[in-house]
Amino acid sequence: MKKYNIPVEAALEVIGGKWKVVILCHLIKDKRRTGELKRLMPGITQKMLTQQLRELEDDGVILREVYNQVPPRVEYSLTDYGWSLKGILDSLCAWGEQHIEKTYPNKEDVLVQTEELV
Amino acid sequence: MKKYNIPVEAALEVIGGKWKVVILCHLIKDKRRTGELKRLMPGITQKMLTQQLRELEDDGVILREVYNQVPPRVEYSLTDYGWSLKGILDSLCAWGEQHIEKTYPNKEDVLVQTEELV
DNA sequence: CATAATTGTTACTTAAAAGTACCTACATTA
DNA sequence: TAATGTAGGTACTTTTAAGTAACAATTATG
Repeated sequence: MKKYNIPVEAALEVIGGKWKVVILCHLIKDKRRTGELKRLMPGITQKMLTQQLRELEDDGVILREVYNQVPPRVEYSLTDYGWSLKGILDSLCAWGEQHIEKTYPNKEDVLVQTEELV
Repeated sequence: MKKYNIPVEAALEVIGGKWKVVILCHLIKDKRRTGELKRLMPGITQKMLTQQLRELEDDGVILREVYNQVPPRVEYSLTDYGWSLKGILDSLCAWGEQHIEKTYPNKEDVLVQTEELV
C-alpha cells in the first residue's frame, strides 16, 4: 500500500502531473466532450488525454458519460467530489495569472489564446 | 519564450513536480535548515532537494540564507511572494488529509509519522 | 462502396525526471 | 592526524512520464 510522509502527497497523487489540473480547470467551467478538451489543450495527445481522464475518473473526481450515438459522444464533468477541488483550482488559476503578470511585462507574449477555438 | 495555453500552467511550472509542494508545506510551518528538510522528507535525495530549492529560489518563492559558520548553516524560508501561495498550500494539505480519510479506513496504514523526527 | 466523424486502444520510442555513488570544503574535536 | 558534521556539486544510470504512429468501431453521407 502506498505510503505518504505528509498528507498533501495524497492530493498530489490525484491532481499531480502535467495535465490533470489543466483538465480540471476546463471542466470547472463547463462539461466538455473529448474533442473540445483536445482543442482546449492543443499540446495534449489523444493518448495522454484519455489516460489522464481515466485516472481522474478512477479517483472519483470526474464523471464520464457515454451517449449511445454514432459517431460516439462522450462528455466529461466534475463529480461532487471533484467540485471539492474548486477552491484549490480557482486559487491556482488566479495565482498563475498574477504570476504571469508579475513575471512578464505584457502577457500577450506568453499566453496563447485558445478559448475561442472551442 | 515559454508559452501557456491557460494561465494555471504558469503556476504549475513554479510548484509542479514531485517535491516542491511538499517542501513549501514544510516551510509554511517554519524556516528550515537543509538537514531538517532532509529528515522531514525521507524519500528525497540531497541532489533533488538542492535542485528543487534552487528552482524555488529562482522563482522567488523561497529565501536561502547562508550563515558564515563551519560546519555551514543554511536556512530556507518563504519569501513574501512565497506566502502568497499559503492559501493554495493550506487547501491542498487539507484536501489531501480528507482524501486519505475518505480513501483509507484507517490512515495509520498510509501515513508515515515523520514529524517527530525533526 | 469509400469516406468522414468521434473516441479510444496498442506497441513502440523518446524525453524528462529522479536516483546513485562518489567527490569537495573546512574548522572542530578526539 | 584522522574523523565529524553540514551543505553542496557532478557524472552517470535508471525509472517514469510523455509522445508517435498506426489501428479499431460504427453509422450516416456522398
